[in-house]
Amino acid sequence: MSGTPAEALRPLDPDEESLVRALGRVMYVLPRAIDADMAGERKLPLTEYTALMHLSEAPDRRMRMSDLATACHLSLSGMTRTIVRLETQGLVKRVRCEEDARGWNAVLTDEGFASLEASWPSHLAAVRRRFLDHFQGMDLAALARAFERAGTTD
Amino acid sequence: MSGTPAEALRPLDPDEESLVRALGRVMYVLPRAIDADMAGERKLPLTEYTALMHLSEAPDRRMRMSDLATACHLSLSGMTRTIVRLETQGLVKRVRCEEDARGWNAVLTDEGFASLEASWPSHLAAVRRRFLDHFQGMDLAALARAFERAGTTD
DNA sequence: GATATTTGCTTGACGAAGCAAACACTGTCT
DNA sequence: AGACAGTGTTTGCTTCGTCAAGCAAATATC
Repeated sequence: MSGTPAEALRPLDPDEESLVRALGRVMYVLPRAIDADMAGERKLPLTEYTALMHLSEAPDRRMRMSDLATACHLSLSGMTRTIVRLETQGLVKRVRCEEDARGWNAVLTDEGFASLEASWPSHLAAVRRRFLDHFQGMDLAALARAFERAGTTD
Repeated sequence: MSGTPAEALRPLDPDEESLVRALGRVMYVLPRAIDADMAGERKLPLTEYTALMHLSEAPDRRMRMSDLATACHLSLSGMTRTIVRLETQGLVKRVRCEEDARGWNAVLTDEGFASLEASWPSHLAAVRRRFLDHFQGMDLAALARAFERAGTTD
């Protein structure tokens, strides 16, 4: 922290305090729980599922490594490692980028698409039961906007 | 997943979808951001900060390893390693449990308490700016209850 | 056109966390 | 007392992620 303005240091009131204490559940237990629920024959870890999901939605089912890394909230090296794992399973392949030969595109293979299709039901169920179901009746759109900004300082 | 009832498979409506997509920011970027903000001369990583915090609030500033692990959302082995790290810095010490010699208590040292006091301003500021500030005007108590249940299936 | 810098990605070294097996005591049953 | 099931914690190993350094192609500068 460079400057810590006085305002930032106002102590937490009770509701803020409860929220901050509960935050650990979302940051640490939720991802593990979702991941654990995605069991099955050929289990896709959450990180890999997310990568495949983004690829499946991209035009031509391909994305530049750096864009994919951003979408997956991973560092570039973390993304490389994930794609390597997926590549050895045949779920993704890498092809040089036409416009810029420094770049690579990760491309979803048919097999990758099939894995994704096989995984989404358990992923959807996990996300509903372990996350969404607990927010029933709340303003999800507003919540989404807040989540979207979490981690930033705007 | 053992059973995936049809209800759980209802596809996400747009608001649910936005929320789920934004969830990655809370699960992955928020913790790193908070951690990064807690810079300083003798920086405490978020995990270690959390452990010290729980100890400081416990009667006699001590807790059993397993209770501390639960409070910190860590596995038992993860907790052991965290305490070892803190112990080598002199911030915590381990003493055998009186009532049950199988058990150990992690005890906060004065130095540990001092470290915690030195760290909390930047921790508080980080939590406010990167998290709480984005939830202004929302029902924080309700949110806290929802967060508290995240990862569970009740 | 040759050299310097930047950009995109990969690799090496390493830390943090998990699981499962080992270990250390407790308490019970005979 | 002695074996043994049960509990609390640690250890060995693996996996995943980061950072820092490196390589190769692209872009800028002379």
